[in-house]
Amino acid sequence: MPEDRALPPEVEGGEATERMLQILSTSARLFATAGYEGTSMRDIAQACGISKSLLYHHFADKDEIFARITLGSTRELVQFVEARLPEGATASARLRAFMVATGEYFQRYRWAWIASTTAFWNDPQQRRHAERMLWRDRYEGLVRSLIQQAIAAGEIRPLDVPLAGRLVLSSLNWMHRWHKPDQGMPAPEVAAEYFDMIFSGLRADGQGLPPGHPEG
Amino acid sequence: MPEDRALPPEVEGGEATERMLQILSTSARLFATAGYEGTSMRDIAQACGISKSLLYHHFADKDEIFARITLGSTRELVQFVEARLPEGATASARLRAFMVATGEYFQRYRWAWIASTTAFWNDPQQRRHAERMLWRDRYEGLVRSLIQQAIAAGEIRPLDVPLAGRLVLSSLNWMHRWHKPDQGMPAPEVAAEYFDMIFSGLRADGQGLPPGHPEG
DNA sequence: CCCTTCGTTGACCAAGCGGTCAGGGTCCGG
DNA sequence: CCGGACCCTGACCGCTTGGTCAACGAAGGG
Repeated sequence: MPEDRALPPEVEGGEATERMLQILSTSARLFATAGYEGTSMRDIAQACGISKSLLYHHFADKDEIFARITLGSTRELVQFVEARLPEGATASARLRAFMVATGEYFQRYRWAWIASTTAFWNDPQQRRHAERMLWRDRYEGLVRSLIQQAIAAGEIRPLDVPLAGRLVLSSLNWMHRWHKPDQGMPAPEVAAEYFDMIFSGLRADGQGLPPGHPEG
Repeated sequence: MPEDRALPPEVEGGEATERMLQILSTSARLFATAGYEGTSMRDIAQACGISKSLLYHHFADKDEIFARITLGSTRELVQFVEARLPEGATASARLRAFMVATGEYFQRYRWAWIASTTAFWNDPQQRRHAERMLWRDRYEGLVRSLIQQAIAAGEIRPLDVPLAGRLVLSSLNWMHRWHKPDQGMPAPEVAAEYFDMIFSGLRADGQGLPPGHPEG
């Protein structure tokens, strides 16, 4: 399968054998398509072409596999996006870069992304997933701070910052429900279009769309 | 439980006894919180205070319960929203009404809504769910036609209509991941705020926000 | 009075689940 | 040649799953 290695480079603890990476990337695809409960350890083993016991040799249990994927993928997302924010640019240009980078990440690590965004948001205690929530919060905090900076700089009108942040994230998080990988507009372009729409608005009299189209 | 009767009035075929409604509304809550695979027939029976066998007396199998909820809820959504579009108004005012009505529907029939939007989008053959897809398409077609009308009327600038429609729907469909029923802004108000942001844009120089605030 | 209908139940089934375990290879350092 | 370390496997366990079935009790019409 071509897209089996659709996993971010780091997958937590650092050490990960080739076999473990294969298990993780295969599991990511299965979790993304059938959900956590809908994916059995037998499914994973069969898709990997190995015995079920081997899964338990490399991982403690089903939840550890899932947590490795979602935690690793969420942490990587934040670092991926943060590394792509142009430092000298305006706040709105950085917000645009935030959205485009998220689109790139979605395009590259599709299955892990879907598994992560599909995973339960409001978790039962589970210390394993608490760390993922922290990275999610940091990600959401980042988009809010960019909006706040843009307001302070007079680039964005004063408004409900958390709600505006949710609008931005909603557009990106919902992409996996309709976007096909090798069909239509590439995800980063979709993200850029979304930015233009959200930033400039749909309204006709809003004098065009100045901020995008440097095509970053 | 107070919110158990959180089901749209019609649930398909028309005839539905009180017990069937109880089963459907209870199942909707369980499906919404634990997912389809994560909800067992025993869970449903116990939550209803009845025996598992009785479920099979009223419904053929698990999938029929699920399909009744998601199909009924999706069909009701479309009819609910269509009934709330002001006929004489401008296209953008109708788009705003579309979003606010969706927020109202989400607020009223929370569990059925979540179960429906969480359900698989791209279905394996399953004729049972094909009808739901039709209503979903009609719903998405409605928002696209409103945007198209607004463009034709010069209220919205020319742009990628399907993408703009997806932006609108993304904001609404993602609400259930963060919105708490009795906490913060009511869902219809959130939808109205979203409309203002999307229609007028976040940009500071876009001369304020004329279209909302008749608070329809 | 009986007979049918209908809501209801507990016992039961095969299959699948997550997880365990004893052990078989294979390679490498001593 | 031995002994550990590491991958890897098939058989197995207790439990839960979706679904079936025979039967029971109350209601209601003839």
